[in-house]
Amino acid sequence: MEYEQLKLGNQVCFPIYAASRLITRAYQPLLDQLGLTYPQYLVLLVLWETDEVSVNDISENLILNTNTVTPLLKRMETQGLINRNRSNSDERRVIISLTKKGNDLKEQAATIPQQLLEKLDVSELDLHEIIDLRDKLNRLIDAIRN
Amino acid sequence: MEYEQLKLGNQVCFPIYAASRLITRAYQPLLDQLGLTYPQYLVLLVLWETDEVSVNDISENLILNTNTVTPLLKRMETQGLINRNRSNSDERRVIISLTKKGNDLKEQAATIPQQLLEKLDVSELDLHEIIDLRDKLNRLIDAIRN
DNA sequence: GTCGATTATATCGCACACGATTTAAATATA
DNA sequence: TATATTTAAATCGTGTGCGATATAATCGAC
Repeated sequence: MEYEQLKLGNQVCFPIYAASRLITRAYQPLLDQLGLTYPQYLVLLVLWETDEVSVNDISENLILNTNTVTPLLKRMETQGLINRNRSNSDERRVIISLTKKGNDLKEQAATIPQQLLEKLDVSELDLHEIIDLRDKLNRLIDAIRN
Repeated sequence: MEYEQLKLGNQVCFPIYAASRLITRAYQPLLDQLGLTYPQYLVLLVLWETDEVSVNDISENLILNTNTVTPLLKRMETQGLINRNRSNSDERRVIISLTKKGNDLKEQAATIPQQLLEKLDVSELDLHEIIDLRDKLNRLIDAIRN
């Protein structure tokens, strides 16, 4: 029996899964120069926008579980990128803040998005399609999260 | 200094990464009923289309490295879903074939795509947007792979 | 025909990613 | 105010995912 809905080429999930890994691979050589992995880079993006947030804030922003974020943050602490401190007002919370090293990386990271687009050879014309793609995905994400 | 290009909301990569994980999470309860993980399900999709392919064929179809696929296939062999046999014509190649159990799962899996759409509450109208999304992503994937 | 290059797969080490569970602190409610 | 509930992080176990490297078979150039 042949099922059209089971063909790899008809899946929506698979292109998202594959694109995600391909883009992460494309980022890696650029991030290597800063000594970062892609999830670590995402954590820094959050902190560069708002310093001193809780573990929970980070896991919600990145849509990751705390059992993924906790060890990720511990590795970043070991690397001297962030500090982890218990909140005084609520002893359950751990507040993440940037070290000087973590903050200084921002300048170097600023060129990464442009470098990535060049690497992927995205022209001005394609950029509209990319942005449309981003917005469609964000609507999909909102829909899934309810 | 504030950099617009470093804001999480302006990233293209992040929605793809987040959507990928959210969709995998949505699949998991459905796949649990078949005792499969999402990558294992993808391997079966390939084999249900074409039985008896090499490790390399699978890794190219799924855009995964062989060092990811080899242990994945070993676990599937342990579960009795597939067989792994050296090719006679080329002793370097390992040919993957479905067992009866692996083949029989196809019937049960046939309802999964529809169940997922219902779970994500995708209406007929949204379906066009989803398909457009799929096609855009596939063009992006082709562009990245050159 | 032989030896260096290429190809197919496997091994190793490390970093996610997540479901299930645990621990401790804060909050709600009787 | 004592206790049940909720909330915030952490811990545990398993399964990817990938860069670097190894191994063995095949191919290619001479």
